[in-house]
Amino acid sequence: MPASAYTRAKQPEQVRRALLDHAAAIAMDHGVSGITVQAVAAAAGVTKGGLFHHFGSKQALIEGLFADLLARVDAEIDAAIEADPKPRGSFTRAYVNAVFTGKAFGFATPWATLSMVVVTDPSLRRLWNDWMKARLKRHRTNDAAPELHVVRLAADGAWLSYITTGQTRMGADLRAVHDRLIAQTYRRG
Amino acid sequence: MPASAYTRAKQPEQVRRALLDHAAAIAMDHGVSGITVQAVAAAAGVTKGGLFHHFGSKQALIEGLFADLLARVDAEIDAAIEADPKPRGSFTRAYVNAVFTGKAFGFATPWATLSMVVVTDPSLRRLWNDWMKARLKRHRTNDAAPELHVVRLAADGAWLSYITTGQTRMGADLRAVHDRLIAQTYRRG
DNA sequence: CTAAACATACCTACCGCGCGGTATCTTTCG
DNA sequence: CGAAAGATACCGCGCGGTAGGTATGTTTAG
Repeated sequence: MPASAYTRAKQPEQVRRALLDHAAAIAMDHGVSGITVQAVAAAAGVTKGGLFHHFGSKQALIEGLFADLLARVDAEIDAAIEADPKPRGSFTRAYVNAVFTGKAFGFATPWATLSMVVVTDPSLRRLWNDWMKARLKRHRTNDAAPELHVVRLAADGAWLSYITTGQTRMGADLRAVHDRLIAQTYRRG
Repeated sequence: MPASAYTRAKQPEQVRRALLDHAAAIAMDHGVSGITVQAVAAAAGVTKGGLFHHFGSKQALIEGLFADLLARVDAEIDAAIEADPKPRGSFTRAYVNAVFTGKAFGFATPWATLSMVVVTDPSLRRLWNDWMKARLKRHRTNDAAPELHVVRLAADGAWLSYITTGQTRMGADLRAVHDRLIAQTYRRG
């Protein structure tokens, strides 16, 4: 509630975080279309004016949300690659794992539903594509093989399937697909 | 323009078709969000009232649009299966081809952009999922193998990738993926 | 055969609402 | 005292949807 609380201690960083987090929560509960400026501000205990102080437009809010998500994915994937003994296909494996069981992205995380907007929103698509492009360039020595490309595409397809079926838990079949894809990153051809 | 033409010959079927077709065209030009009741009605040379006569709600219009699309895909896939000499994986091949080069669905068709809404809209997701489920049940003897499942997922991923990159033509890499996936339906394992 | 009776197809005009966004004021922090 | 942080009030717009009217078709009773 936007109580008449001018008295509250001013912690802009926390408010910004709260806005982002609650926006994500709303997207998870009421769908992506539920992300309205009013609702987000209210959920974060701030008025619309306050929100617009941090994000100049709704678009900026959404982009901030997505950038935040991308940063987490980035860190997660970096860590996974570093822990992987086999260099070949390490990025692809990290990516597949991130999609299936990742904390940032994976199924059964609120973010999975959220990242649906990336399909819709053009500017978000750009962010995502740029990220992927940069990643591929960075790992071109280990993950440029076409069979690995197919594996990544299949992971995307699984993600899409999971989202569209609206499941809340990962079924046995999806787990099987996961294992199969990981295995496929080890054998070439 | 909705000229004051009460006098026009009444051809409900044609009007219905026009509404559907123009809705698709609008989605292709101005994005899915461009599908507004006003715009569609105007483009079809009909007023909003006229549109609401044929479709009880905007939702009904969208669903009609999608059902129409599904019907075409259905026919296309049936034809492809019938023409396929090898029974094993025939549905998967037909599906992959439909996604990549199909007239109803494929890249470079207006419909590709349109079908983006299936990701967003819950009721449309149901229609799609039911269709796929029925298809899988129907071809379970020939297309139930997990490796074929992965192939279909990869096709979905390629579709998603194509959509999100917003390309207008199919690149050489996508063609390579296409060939690879088709080839993969022939060898088991 | 015809005209009443009904149904279908479509139009004009209107509405409420919720949205994103702005302008301006107050409070607190450095 | 600024300037940043946040509150309050307000606005215009475009959207989906409704109400009620008017033509055109189709059926049926006499």
